[in-house]
Amino acid sequence: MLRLVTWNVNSLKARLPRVQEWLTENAPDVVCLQETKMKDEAFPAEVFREMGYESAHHGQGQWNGVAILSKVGIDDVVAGWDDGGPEDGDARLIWATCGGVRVASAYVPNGRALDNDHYTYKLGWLERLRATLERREDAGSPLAVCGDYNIAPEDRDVWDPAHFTGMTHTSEPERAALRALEAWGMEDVYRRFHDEAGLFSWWDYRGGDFHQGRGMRIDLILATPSLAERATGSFVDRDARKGEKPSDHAPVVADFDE
DNA sequence: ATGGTCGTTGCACGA
Repeated sequence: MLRLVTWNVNSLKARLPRVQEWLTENAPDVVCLQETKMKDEAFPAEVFREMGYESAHHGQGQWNGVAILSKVGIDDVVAGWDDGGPEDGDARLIWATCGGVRVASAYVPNGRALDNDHYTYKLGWLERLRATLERREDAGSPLAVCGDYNIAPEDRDVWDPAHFTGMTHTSEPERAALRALEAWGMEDVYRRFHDEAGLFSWWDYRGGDFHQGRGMRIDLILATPSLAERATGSFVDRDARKGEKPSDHAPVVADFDE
């Protein structure tokens, strides 16, 4: 069994005790982290090494930052885009091959508001991801792009669709960008196992949203068919959103046959 | 009640 996880930790410095505890309890093989919010020099690679994980980090400082941890090897690491295009000023993407699976940890831009330049950046970023996949010559091989997509794929993925009218995360262009990844061949692995509405991975810290059930499912494990068909289960660990100093995101887990 | 809370940094801003 290969257990793959994506988790936006909202500062690895602030979250390290919770991350260590969770890794010990859940024993994932490959972990994609987002929003580490630290420079590479500050990344606690030695802490993870002592827990049995090799790691690769692409950080920038106070914002963004993505990492991959692996117990099953970590090869051919690529930080950021490798399409020969302009550099992304933000550290939002890292690739590695772990246990025979090409894995990406992605932190898709938030977008902020529909009339904000950051929203244009978000849509461009997603199109660049699609083009990167399109260019791959090994589309038939196992590949997963895991991360905080900052998009709720469908209305059933938000607590109240009407609340988000005119806002980011549910707008049609964002959802179309996600569907374009699926049109290339990616599958939202979690939805292979759960059809219900009201299943979320993120809850705002404000207003008691977690306890009120006001969340969104924006953290996704997208997999190519050859990987998705090996999936045996997927879940969100809501318990990780409880307790002392939680991230505002819960980890999303997917298990695969070897 | 036109807000709320975190995390960063540094007394504001991003999510």
